[in-house]
Amino acid sequence: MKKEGITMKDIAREANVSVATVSHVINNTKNISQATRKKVMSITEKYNYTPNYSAKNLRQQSTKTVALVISSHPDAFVTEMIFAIEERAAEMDYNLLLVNTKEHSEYEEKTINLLHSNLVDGIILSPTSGDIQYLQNYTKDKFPIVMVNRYDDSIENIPRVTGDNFQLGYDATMHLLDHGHEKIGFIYTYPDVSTTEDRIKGHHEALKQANIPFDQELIIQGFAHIDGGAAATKELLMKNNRITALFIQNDLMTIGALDAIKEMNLRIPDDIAIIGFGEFSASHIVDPSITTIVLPPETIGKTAFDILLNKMNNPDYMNHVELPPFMNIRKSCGCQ
Amino acid sequence: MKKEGITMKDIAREANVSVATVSHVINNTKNISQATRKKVMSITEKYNYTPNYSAKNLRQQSTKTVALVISSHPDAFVTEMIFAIEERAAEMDYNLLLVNTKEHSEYEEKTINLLHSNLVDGIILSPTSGDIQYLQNYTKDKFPIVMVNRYDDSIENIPRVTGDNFQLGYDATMHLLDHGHEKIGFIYTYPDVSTTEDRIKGHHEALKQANIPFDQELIIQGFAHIDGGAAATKELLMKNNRITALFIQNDLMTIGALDAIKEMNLRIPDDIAIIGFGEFSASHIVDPSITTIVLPPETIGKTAFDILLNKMNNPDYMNHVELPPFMNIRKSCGCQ
DNA sequence: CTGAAAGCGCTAACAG
DNA sequence: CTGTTAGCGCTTTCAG
Repeated sequence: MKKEGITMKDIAREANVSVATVSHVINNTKNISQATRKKVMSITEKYNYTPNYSAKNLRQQSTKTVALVISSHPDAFVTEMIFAIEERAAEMDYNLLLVNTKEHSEYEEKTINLLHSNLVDGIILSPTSGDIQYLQNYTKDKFPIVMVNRYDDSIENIPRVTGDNFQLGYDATMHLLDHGHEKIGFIYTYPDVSTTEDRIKGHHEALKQANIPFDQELIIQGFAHIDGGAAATKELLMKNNRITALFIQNDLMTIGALDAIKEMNLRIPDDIAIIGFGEFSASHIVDPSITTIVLPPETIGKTAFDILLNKMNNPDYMNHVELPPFMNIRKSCGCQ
Repeated sequence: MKKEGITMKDIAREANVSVATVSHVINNTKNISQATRKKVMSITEKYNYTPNYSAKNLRQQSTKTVALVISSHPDAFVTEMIFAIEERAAEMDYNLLLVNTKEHSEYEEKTINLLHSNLVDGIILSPTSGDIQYLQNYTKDKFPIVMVNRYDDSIENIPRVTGDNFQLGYDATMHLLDHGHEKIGFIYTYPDVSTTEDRIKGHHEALKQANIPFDQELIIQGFAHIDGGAAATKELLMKNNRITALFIQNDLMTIGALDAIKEMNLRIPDDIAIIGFGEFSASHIVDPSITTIVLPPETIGKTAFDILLNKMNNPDYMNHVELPPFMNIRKSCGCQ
């Protein structure tokens, strides 16, 4: 579809000045006499002129927009992060393009490739679990990319902001251990992503310090949705009826777990204790209320944008920030 | 920041052909001999060429991107809708720009104005409660806008997709009436938006049919967040201790209401029955489970995009679609 | 089948 | 203080 917008040329003609002058008054980029300034302004207002951004972007080799590429249907944590990024971008006068790759790494690559080259000035990426070596193509061009939440150490020159997921896995496990639980089920979302792996490492470390051998049977995938969480919980509890606690890596799976536990007529925390990752709005009103270990999605989001901004201004900018986890202790873990 | 991308000119030079030819092979827009096509392709691949979209967009007067402008921090319903729109846009090869106006109507106007004129080809708008007469500027230019969720009848030539909120208000109220409730508290998010107003009209109609006078005291604002819902609930129940049921217009406020009710030591549904608008993932696991009346966010989102697509192709396209509500009957309303 | 050239709307260096 | 001009990278008509 063609858009018949009014252009600087039109305004220049009507005001009897050159387009250069029009450009200068609109962008406040040079001293222009009050008289002509007024004349031009009144005409732009009369026609409700807005600049053609394609032209402007082409000329300036920049679009003032960044893309946020997330990898999965967002849970509460990711949703908060998205809107924090949107807010920060708006504050800084950037537009935000939103893309969901739904864990398809080929689509992710295609997307990044599309976004690259003057569609956006930079990308905030929460990568899929697939191979992301292709990113080297962009980093060697110094195209500004920052990773958020998940990361991949093998890609160089990409700053990132994540949670300290090792510590998170450690803390949550320790908390359960402190309550005397020795057989702890661990339900993760997807394998081969840093969030999962680091939490597992922290989990191991805590077990090791408590001299409890790690049992591969106790760890299972839940696919980040309610049904997956329910299924994983059932499978875990059927196969290993001595499990006394569950550490669950996302809010939707936690809800699924609660379903399954109710269905199995088990009591929380007496029969089975629970710690979930990620706050969700109902954590405190379900009975018993759910103890969660969280990371600050707003801080992560805003920081990611700020880092990207730095990276866009200085292609060699590097920074890895890792935010500490925090526990909301409620009742599902056996604390009062 | 300057991006030193490779351009068609570079490729043309290296392949000893004209840029026109390069353009034609890349876009498959004319018959080109196998030989030159291969030559060109190999060079584009070698350099991982991607077109400069600013230039392309400028030339074609279109950007293949649309904007989604929402008005408030998203609850579960809006989040689902957003991702449905994103999905549909991706399917149709459009990019999606996301903007949150946070109920500031001046910012909304500024945003629409910015988006207009070659930043995006069209807009899906969930307007704030403020005056949106300014939209006339764009509709008379035939700039493609569709309203989603909320609408304003006074703006012409804007298609929309919404829920049938009159019916929703009617059905929920009727359901409560059927359970013998006569004093029903109504907690809304924001006034002066169609969703609120239509639901109130449906609520009135149901009361009228049951010969129950409408009491202005029973209706109160909850601001679409948890704390607001809790405060509204307390105020309502303090002032009108004969209220026996609550009809709450968003999931976060419902959670706040549950907080307040627990704090007041009231039992659901015996002391106070509840119907909430909008499904949230924990509706079924809180105790008692929450009866909700819902609208289909995915359908609304996808339909909005499809309508926008039609509108972009044909500026005179008009269509108002109104999706029916649906009840998830659980226990908080007194049904078994 | 291929190329030359114009032009989308804007910015910015330079000249006057 | 204002205007001329070149050119960003691409598409598309027209000619060859």
